[in-house]
Amino acid sequence: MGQEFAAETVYVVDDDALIRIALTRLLEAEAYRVECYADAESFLKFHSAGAPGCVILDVEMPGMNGCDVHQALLEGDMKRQVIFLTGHGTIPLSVSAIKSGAVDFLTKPVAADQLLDTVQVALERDRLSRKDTKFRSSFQMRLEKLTTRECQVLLHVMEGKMNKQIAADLGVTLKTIKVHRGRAMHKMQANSVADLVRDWTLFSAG
Amino acid sequence: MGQEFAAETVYVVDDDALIRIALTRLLEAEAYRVECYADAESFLKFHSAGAPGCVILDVEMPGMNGCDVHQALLEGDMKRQVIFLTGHGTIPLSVSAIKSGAVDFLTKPVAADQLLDTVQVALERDRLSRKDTKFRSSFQMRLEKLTTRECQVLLHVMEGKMNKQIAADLGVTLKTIKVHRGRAMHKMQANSVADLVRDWTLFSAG
DNA sequence: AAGTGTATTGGACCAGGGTCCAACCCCTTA
DNA sequence: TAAGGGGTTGGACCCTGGTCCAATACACTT
Repeated sequence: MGQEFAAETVYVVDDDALIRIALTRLLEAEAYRVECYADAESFLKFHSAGAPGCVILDVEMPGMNGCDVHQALLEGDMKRQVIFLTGHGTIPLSVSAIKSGAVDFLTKPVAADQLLDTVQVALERDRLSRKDTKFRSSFQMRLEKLTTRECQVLLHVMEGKMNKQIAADLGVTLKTIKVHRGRAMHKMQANSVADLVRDWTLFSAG
Repeated sequence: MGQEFAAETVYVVDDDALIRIALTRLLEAEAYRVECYADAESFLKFHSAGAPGCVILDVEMPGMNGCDVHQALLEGDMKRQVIFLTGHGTIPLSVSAIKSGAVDFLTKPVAADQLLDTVQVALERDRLSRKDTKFRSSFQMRLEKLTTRECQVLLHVMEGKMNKQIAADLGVTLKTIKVHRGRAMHKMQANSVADLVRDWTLFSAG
């Protein structure tokens, strides 16, 4: 089996074969890997959700339309960056799409340059999103290894409290806090309070 | 002079007097404070940019149009939340507006409920934005009080380095670092490394 | 030339943090 | 009942951090 080395794929979902062919030519000329689907259902079913890339989505299609697909993608684990392409869109539809996180909402006929620019933006957002997801799940996994007590202690550490204060708040002795704190920091793979607070803050804020 | 106690104001900018009257009635019935302007220029000139609230902006107006106003507002210090209201908008226009941070892009005629909901969202976003701006400028002011050396030291503290390492990196003695670090923490009004890292991270990430 | 602010260094002292040792209690599971 | 894990405690030791004291050197301004 051929192995694709993190090649970024542009998925094209459109019921119009001419559009699929035109987009494929345009995108492959730019050295993108292209994968076409003629309807929403088979795209959702067969495309590899975890692969890096983005999707160009027609709005008007028989069966599921583009907006339905977007909603379905949003409910999944991996965020798939979406570019809408439509012949008969409306303003409320486009506004709703962008508010839901679509990269752009383009109207046919679309200029080649504009489409390619948008694809670049989408792929860049996909990279950032992937990085963020990776950090987030990594942090979550470390967090879940903590016992209740260790988590309580770290929450106090996050607030800048001293071991003495934490001990008083939790009603245990100083030595106990030191042990929990040490074990918790180790589990979180944090070499310093700064590391812990930075990661925790980014995790909570994002 | 009457003092308005942080009353939230809904600014209405539309060249159609009938629309201004209708919106004023609708919004005042919900106990909002309303301020009307017949053209973009006088709105930008005379409305109090720092006051809490949001603006309902007509797109098609003689002189500056609504999108121009949005751009002008974005370049100012205070972010003013914008709701677009248009009779003849286009999809690219609406997409560009939302991508630039507009709360919504509504089309005339608009349902009263929808408008009021949108105003609520805009005011909530205004509150959050104000809170963020306040935090950000406060942090910036504290940051600017630091000397070059103190800032260098804090950057190393942010990375979780020990005083010993910082001293080696900067080519000075341990004692010197301790002095700078203490003074810098005091200037930043940070009672602990946790406070410092949390604020600094939020400042950088936002 | 005097004054101010910044950067630097020294010593000394105390408080706090981290980690090694070992031990006990309680609860759940095998 | 026995084993294991989590929570707890104690002591000892060393490193680190924070702050008090005081002092020197340099650059810029008045």
